[in-house]
Amino acid sequence: MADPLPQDPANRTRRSRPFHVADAIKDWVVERGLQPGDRLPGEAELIERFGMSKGTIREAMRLLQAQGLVETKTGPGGGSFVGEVTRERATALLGNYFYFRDVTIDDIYQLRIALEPMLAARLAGHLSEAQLAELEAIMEDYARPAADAEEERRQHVASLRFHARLSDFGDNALLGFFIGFMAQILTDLTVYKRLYTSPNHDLWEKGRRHQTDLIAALRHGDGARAREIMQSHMEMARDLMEAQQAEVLKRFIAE
Amino acid sequence: MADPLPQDPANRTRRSRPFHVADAIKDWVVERGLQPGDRLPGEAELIERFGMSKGTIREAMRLLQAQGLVETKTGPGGGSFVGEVTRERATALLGNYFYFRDVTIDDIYQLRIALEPMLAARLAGHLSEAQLAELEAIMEDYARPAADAEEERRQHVASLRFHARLSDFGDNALLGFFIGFMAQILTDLTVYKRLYTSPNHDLWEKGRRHQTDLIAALRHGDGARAREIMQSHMEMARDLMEAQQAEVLKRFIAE
DNA sequence: AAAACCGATTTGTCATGATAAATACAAGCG
DNA sequence: CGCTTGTATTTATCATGACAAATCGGTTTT
Repeated sequence: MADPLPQDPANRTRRSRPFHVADAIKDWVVERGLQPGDRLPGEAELIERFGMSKGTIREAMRLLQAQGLVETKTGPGGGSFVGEVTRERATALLGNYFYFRDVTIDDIYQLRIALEPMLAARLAGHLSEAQLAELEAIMEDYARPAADAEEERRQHVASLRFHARLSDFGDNALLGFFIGFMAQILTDLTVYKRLYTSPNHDLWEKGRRHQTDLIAALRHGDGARAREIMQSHMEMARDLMEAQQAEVLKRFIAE
Repeated sequence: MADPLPQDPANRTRRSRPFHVADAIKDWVVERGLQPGDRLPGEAELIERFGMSKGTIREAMRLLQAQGLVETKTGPGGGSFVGEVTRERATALLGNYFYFRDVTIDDIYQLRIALEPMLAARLAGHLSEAQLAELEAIMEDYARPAADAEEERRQHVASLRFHARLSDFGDNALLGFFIGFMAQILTDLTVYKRLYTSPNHDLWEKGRRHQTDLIAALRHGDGARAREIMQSHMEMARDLMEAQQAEVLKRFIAE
């Protein structure tokens, strides 16, 4: 009676049971080297293995689901499975962190200016023709100058997809994620305080030429030139955002 | 009785109820501009407001807890509260994403070499004497050369804390997080395949002089010099890690 | 042979109640 | 008077069990 749940003497049993179970399952996945798609024990089995109630086990699974580490399916052949954390989910979860913090457009561009040229230089000469074609296909979405502010916004999102896609092509997962994350913020959480009724034709043309030149440099394996072009492109983008008085919204990124 | 909860006809009720509730609470936080520490409705009230059972509501809260968006406390005055997502939690959640992906030491240093010198340059002349003193205090942990491999490892972790702390001092939250995240990976998930019985005395001295010189440059507001030093420091660190054949482990980052 | 149906299986939801933890506040003690 | 110590109360936490929804495989019907 004195000891309800001794377990470990020096243990911080502070964290509640669902957290404890979630950690145990995480460890289990690491130990056995489970891969995405692999089966996890079913609800009933976990209840027995941990000697806890259904509710507790289910709450533990929800904790893991929120992190994207497990997925569950109903029906025969259903159950819990190891889930690969998607880029989208990781982006949303990291976005939560910045929700209460102030991230400015300037903060983002400081990083983009440092990272994107580096990526471009590294990618030069290492892209397949299919990948280059995909980039060119994205550019079709803004092949014509925007007619109004709404279309300009749409084109801007498309051009961000250009950068997000480019970031996927590299072999540096860390760099790719960081760049993609910033593109996502700019796509989802940015609002322009000053909208021009007539979009800037010069800047559209200049930005587009940057990207065509960039693709050419990437195709010919000219890393130095790719870096140079991307640098100019980023600086121009920053100036444009500044002119439009773009701001980062306080919202959560949807998955 | 016939209609338990029609809600929206064209609604994607695919996602289960706890997810739905979690999203609703997120929206609620955004709409009302709630800040960390602010009260959320208690369990009982949520049960009534959403017309759902206790278990469903609790699972929803677990989803939010896993993201670090809410905290719950028992007792009088307890309940659910908006929680600030801590850097530690965001780091752990993002770490999950990279669990199944290959991140190499080289990937990390490519980024560190690009970002840390930039941070150093920006920080020059903008640090308080207290902040500079804190950095100097951290350096005390490796004021003497390591006697064995174990102590060298400990010193390495301490020197990473130097960089993590430095990243907090900037006003760019994005940059600060990225740098801190990489420091965390190097601290928690790195193992050295080749350990020298006698630690390299020259490198220890060189690294230490880098940091003292860096602090001097920061104090005197010499941004160009700070960048230069940090660049050398990072390149040296990369070479050292390479010589030790450091590798990133497949583990989850503990909170 | 295609479509509709059925039944087994597994998670998802609901309802209720007992238990444990944390706090506020008052009473007791030095 | 200040400090500790109970104790009541509020709240989340844990447990149990029944029922609903989804899904898959095989079977029957058309």
